[in-house]
Amino acid sequence: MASALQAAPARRRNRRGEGDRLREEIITAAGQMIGEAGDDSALTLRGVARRIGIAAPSIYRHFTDVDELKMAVVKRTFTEFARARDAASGDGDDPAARLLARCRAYIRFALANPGPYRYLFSQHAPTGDPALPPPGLPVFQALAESISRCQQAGLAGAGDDPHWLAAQVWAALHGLVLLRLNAPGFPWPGPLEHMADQAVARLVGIETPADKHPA
Amino acid sequence: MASALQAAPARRRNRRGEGDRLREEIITAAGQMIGEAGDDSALTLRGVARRIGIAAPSIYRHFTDVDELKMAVVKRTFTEFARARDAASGDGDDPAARLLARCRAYIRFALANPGPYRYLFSQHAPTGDPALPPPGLPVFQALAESISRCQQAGLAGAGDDPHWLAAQVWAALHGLVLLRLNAPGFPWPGPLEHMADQAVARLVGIETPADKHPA
DNA sequence: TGTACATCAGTGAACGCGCGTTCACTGATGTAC
DNA sequence: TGTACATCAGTGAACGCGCGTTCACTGATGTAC
Repeated sequence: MASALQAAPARRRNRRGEGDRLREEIITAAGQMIGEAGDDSALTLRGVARRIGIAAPSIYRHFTDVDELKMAVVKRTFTEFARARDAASGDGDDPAARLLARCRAYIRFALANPGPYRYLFSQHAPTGDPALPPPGLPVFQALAESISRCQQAGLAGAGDDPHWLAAQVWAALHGLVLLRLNAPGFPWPGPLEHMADQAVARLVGIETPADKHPA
Repeated sequence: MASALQAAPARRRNRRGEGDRLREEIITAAGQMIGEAGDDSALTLRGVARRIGIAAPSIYRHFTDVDELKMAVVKRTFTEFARARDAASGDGDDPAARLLARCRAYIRFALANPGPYRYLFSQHAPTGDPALPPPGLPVFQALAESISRCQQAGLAGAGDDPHWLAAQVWAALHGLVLLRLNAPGFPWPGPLEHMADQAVARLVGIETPADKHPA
């Protein structure tokens, strides 16, 4: 609170034609605030302005209102999230290993960015046009494809619809991560990564060493 | 919004010694508001007062501040939630059927009370004393016992710690429910109840007819 | 090369709003005598 | 049975606050001539 008051004082106005730099700064600051609070309840235009050392009305040059700013944050976070998952998917030959790597990357991103993650899939994240594809679709599609490749390689039960399984896996990961984030003091019986590995393996029907946990 | 303005006008003050009635009314109204909004962002003392037709300062006779009111709402909702689950657990002989019934009751409550449910396990639900047992403990314990009975009856794999499995099942149910609530427009590949049945069966290692889904 | 000017980036003051909370109070109701 | 009084349940007006947003503005910077 007090720290928010001593905002960056030394600001030099951007040159002509470079006004979009401030736009990026605003999105970054808003993302940080959502990240620190865990949701958008603490995100205010005045707070964002304070943090980056500008006057509050300056934001209106770049966003028509506070919701447009929130949407920009969500869009950027989804992009970063997708990049993190794709990077971790790797390029090995074993489809099952790649699926597990994807799932671990999902969890790692969520734990490393709890505020943004929570916000992405909350009821508050502005979706823009409701006719557009929902924001979780990339997560879902990539999972389904990864699962499908496991089935084709004979590493997973072939009797199930990959989309059905993708929804199961997504829900399990989401639930595991959210419960951990929201109830860190709970006596969880094991490490999150380990439980996630097991959940994915059992839901999809992969047999892995990770399916056994230390008694 | 407009409807909140025409709050109940005909109120007769409670008799001496019956002041606690207003307390219950306040909790009920606050619960409704959390339920309608899906979280506590719309819960204000003035809004509660408006809704039940009293003056805002009257609330201070019953709660020291807004957080104490939120805690009262959470406490009551948890009580109702536990009652709904226990009632649905039934008294059949088949431990696997009872486990599934419990899980279905969990999901039914969440879908029927999306606002309160979301709030119960959100990061915002006030926990009171952090040294107290966390609020999700009853859910967890009851699940673990139900799973343990399945194992004893030979209906589930006996190699796993029941608490470990309880955490898996809880997370899966939580994830399934939350994704549905927060992304109702998503093209889910199947009905929620069906997916939940399958997830529980696979995670715990029960074989049921529900584990097959219509291709 | 100089200079007038349009444009761009950002500001400071002010608005009305709903909020949590405080304060001194009102008036009905039960009870002691 | 009556009555004074303490208590209880609830009120109305006011406070200071931070918010989103508006408005008219300032002053630097690039550009046309």
